[in-house]
Amino acid sequence: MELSERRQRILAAIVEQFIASGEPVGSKALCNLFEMSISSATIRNEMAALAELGLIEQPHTSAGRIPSHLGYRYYVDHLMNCQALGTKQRRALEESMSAHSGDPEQILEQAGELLAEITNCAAVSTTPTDESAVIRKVDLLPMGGRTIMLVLVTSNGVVRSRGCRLAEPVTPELIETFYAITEHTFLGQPVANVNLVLIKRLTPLLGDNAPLMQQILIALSELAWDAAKEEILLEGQTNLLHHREFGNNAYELLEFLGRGEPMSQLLSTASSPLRVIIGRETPFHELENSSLIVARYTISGRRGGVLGIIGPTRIDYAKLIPNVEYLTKLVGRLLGEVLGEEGTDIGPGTE
Amino acid sequence: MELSERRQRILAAIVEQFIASGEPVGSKALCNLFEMSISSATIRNEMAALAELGLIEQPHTSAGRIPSHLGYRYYVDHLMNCQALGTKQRRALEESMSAHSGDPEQILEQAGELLAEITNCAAVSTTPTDESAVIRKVDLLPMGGRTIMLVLVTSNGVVRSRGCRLAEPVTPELIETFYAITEHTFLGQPVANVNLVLIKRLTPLLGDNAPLMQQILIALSELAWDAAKEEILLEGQTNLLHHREFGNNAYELLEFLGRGEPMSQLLSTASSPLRVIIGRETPFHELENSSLIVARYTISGRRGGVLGIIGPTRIDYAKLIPNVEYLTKLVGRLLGEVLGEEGTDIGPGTE
DNA sequence: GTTAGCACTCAGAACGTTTGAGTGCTAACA
DNA sequence: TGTTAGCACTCAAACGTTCTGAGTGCTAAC
Repeated sequence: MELSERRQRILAAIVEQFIASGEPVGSKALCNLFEMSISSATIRNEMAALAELGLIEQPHTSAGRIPSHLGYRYYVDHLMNCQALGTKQRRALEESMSAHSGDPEQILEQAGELLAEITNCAAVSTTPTDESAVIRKVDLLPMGGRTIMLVLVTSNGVVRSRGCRLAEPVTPELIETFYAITEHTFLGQPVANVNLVLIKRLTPLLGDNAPLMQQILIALSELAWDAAKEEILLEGQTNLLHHREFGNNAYELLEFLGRGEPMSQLLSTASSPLRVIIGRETPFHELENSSLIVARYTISGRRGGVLGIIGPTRIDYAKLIPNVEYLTKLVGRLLGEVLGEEGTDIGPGTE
Repeated sequence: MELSERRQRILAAIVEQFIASGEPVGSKALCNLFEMSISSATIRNEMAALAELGLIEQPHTSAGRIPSHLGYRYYVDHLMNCQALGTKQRRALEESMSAHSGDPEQILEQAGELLAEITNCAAVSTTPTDESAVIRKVDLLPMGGRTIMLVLVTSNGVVRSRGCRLAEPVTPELIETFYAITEHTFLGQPVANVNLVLIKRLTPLLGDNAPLMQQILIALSELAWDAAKEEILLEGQTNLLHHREFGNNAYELLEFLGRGEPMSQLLSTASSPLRVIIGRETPFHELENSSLIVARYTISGRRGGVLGIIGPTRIDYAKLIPNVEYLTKLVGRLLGEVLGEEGTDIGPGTE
């Protein structure tokens, strides 16, 4: 869609005014903004044209105009003046993230909280899901009686555990056998490979304790599945209640976010470094009035997860995009520091 | 406070009617309820007396009455007809909890979700904090380069991990020394004991690698602190948006719940098996219009955490209390199964 | 292509009226 | 002394009316 220079200026002004004030923007207000270089009548003509193109809308006859989803899209793609963060702001973000616990999920949580606070939106992030992640460690801890605890650690820093009540008491031999199997079957194995098929194949090797051992291995495979699964972290959902555009429908949105799977689906499509999704561009009607700004972080050059924000369509894209962008890079760096730099040892990443 | 039989019946009727309808209850409505055994004028007289005692209130002159916090309290303490769950309902709860992952936190999460769904309130729970919990296992995993990962497992099923970038590359000797120290100093030690004081005392024993080892041990102590710390899990917060009494102040409440510490403080006082906290009975003005029903679960006779719900003061106490009560017992039992029954081996719990 | 002017529209505020549920009080009654 | 019918009173909420002003679209002149 080609727009004349003047129409672009008018559209940009409408979007920016509306983002700043939340009120529909009238021709007179724009006229003042352009310092009388054109009259309000001319602007009205141009606005009629923009409305024709579907870039702006009128809530009702006697109101000003507001950007449509298409209008926002055009603004984000062509008009927005999006400047990189200043050193001061970058420092501030680094500062806020410097005191982290070292736990990958906690780092993501912290970044989400920070992002939510800065943007006054909800923050969303996903744990790293890297198909090349392998099992680093498996522990079996007898907890007394017939219960054990399994702990699984992956090479990308995911730790999962579960207790498990067995049919019979645990014996030292059982544990020994388990560690033997683990040693030459599971360690170094891609997490996603530890599934029931693999377990089944081991059955002939289990000997005396087969049924009991099988129970444990099934539990382990469930644990591996859990570890491979992407997890969605949400922070600052309550911020969304501030935005009057959600009004009393905030429940629907929050409930949608809490559901997880659709979000997961949506975020998985964010392959490019940064993605802006506006309103109806998603198939989910719950997000009709929302925008997402999400970016994918990489850990030592390898695919990580995503980090971003969800807010009303009326958010300050130009200001928030650089924040999401930088914080995502920062998170990737921190996770790299915490999880080691195997990626660089192995060679350049696949992407 | 002594109330005549009749006043008790009237108060109970007001509370129950109001809980059911959400509308102030008038004398005429009550009159119908009592099937004309007394007239509305008499009821008005009695209501005036109850209002005098502070048990009911009038939103405005020409409205019916609603229970005050004191009124709810009196109802919960003396009038409520709270029946234990039927076998069918108990089965349903057991059913819903039967497919659990075995991870203590996930079990609590699941119970919270269930409770939130049943009650249409927010559910809150805390991880078990048992001072007698000891360290069961510590793992140090080199992650390549100068980074390591520490994993800590406690006897009450809490698992915490963190990555850590060291000043120098890790050597096999370092790891060996670490495990030696762990073996005779940390394992079996109460989690709360692993603090900087203990670390300091170890310094002379560290030999060559003292500075590096110290860095690791400090990280470990932070991890232990994290593991000992009670964690608050919230589920179904969005349910609170359904209750019109919160209206547009839901934000304040949700924000308060998200803050954590005050809740932690409040819940820690719930020592008795079941506690009902109504409106202004807490010091927190954010909870002014909310009620809590919380119960403490025990794991194999030992102190666990709490599980309960948060809703408006206008909730169906008689119906929800048995649910919270039973689900709490169920969670305690499940955690006992998953974490082993050491408690019974050691002897009867301290409480 | 631009602009001034003007009639028109319509949401939202302001104001008054009506309605009805519910009360408190009083006086009569059991 | 406790209970009841009757009645005047109150007041939130619903409804209707009017007013206001921001903003528009259209037209005719520049």
